[in-house]
Amino acid sequence: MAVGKGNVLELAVLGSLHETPLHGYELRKRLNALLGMFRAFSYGSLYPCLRSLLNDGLIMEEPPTPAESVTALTGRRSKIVYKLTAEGKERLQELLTQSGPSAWEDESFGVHFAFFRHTEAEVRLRILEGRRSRLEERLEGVRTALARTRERLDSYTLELQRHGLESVEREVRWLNELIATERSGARAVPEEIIETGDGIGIRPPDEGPQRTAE
Amino acid sequence: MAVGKGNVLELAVLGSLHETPLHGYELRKRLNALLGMFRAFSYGSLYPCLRSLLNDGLIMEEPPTPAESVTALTGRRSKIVYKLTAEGKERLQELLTQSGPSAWEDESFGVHFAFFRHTEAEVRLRILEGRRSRLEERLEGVRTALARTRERLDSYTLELQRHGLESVEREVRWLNELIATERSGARAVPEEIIETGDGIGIRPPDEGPQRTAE
DNA sequence: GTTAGCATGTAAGGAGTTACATGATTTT
DNA sequence: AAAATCATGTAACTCCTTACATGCTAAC
Repeated sequence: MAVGKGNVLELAVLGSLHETPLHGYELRKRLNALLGMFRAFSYGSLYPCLRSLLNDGLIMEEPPTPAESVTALTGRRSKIVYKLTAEGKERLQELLTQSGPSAWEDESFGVHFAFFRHTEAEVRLRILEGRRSRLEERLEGVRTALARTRERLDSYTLELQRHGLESVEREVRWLNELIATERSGARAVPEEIIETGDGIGIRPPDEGPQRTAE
Repeated sequence: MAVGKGNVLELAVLGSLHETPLHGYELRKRLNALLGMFRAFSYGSLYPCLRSLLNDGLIMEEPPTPAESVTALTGRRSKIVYKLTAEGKERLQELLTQSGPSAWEDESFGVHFAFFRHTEAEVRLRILEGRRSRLEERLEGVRTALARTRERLDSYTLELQRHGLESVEREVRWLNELIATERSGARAVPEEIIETGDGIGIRPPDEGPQRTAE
């Protein structure tokens, strides 16, 4: 398997292609628009990833539209549009069902969250809670380590600590809101499974997180 | 050179050892207390780094104290305390003088900031401003990409965007405050160079950033 | 007609992690 | 005397980046 199981890119690509077929160049722009605040992918990782997904039969080339075919007669076509195969849709579902550390660590959480629309309510909740515990552990660790520190710190170090703590605390509060919304939503409307025939058969109980507090 | 130039760990290790000699295990705990909100290092990267710094003559083993020597008679000593060499101090200064992308990218900014106490005022300012532009570019890129997006996004994606934008905007505001403080501080007391004889001879004009606004 | 941006790809390598292996020291 | 945690180290591997190489296509 050329693409390892922990691969964030794989999920990002499959998730994006599930929405609509795309070629590599545009796919990258999409991903960097979607996740640009958290991470950015380069072509050097994207194209090899597409290739290995193709080899594994998870994606396939979409035949060019008539308009594109005209230029295609010259020889090699300049755009290669990929779409998910049935296997790819299965694989995507599999990835979206995972709710371990691979879903809530820094590098992966954003990507998993970005495709929450296609994720089961139960899994969403586990991921959100997992991420929250992860961050709380981090707060705990740094706080106790800091408490054990004898020497007084310089003001730059203090400022860095303060800013770091504040950022993480903010994310925890954000997660708390999301979790509350998830739970109330899940209680109000029990999950309903719709057979759409496209391999992603679960419709979330509501349109997603409606922000309850500001 | 076993440790590449872009190595964040090298700076983190040299910076920590400049404060006080340490052995690997404790060094890691220190670093993870100092930077735990941003990143964490594992032993698998720390020990090889120490080894290569040792090979390069940037650090050296500190002879054990009499108390430690007692147990050392049994054979191999269980703690290896490292301290900076003269070359190591030079190298640290060199690293602290760099103010390119390698200082203000996500992975490295925190580490550089953590040792701002030992960094020249001018370099501090360039790093803070570089980071700010970096984040502003990111905001710009995501915002325009989002503006070009035709389809309406689901609420999870929107929420992710909102949270991401807010976090980055917060960091920009934080940087603005720090930059303002740096500038006023630098204006008030022109930099004074103190010969301390330990290789780090520059004392910042004040104790660092005194938070001016909340 | 030439610059800028679109589009695809590869080779080499960097910066780390995980998992393992081992033994010393302290606590209970 | 068992368990925890302190302490050091290595091999294999992952995931991604940088730098390069190439050609197409639209705009000015």
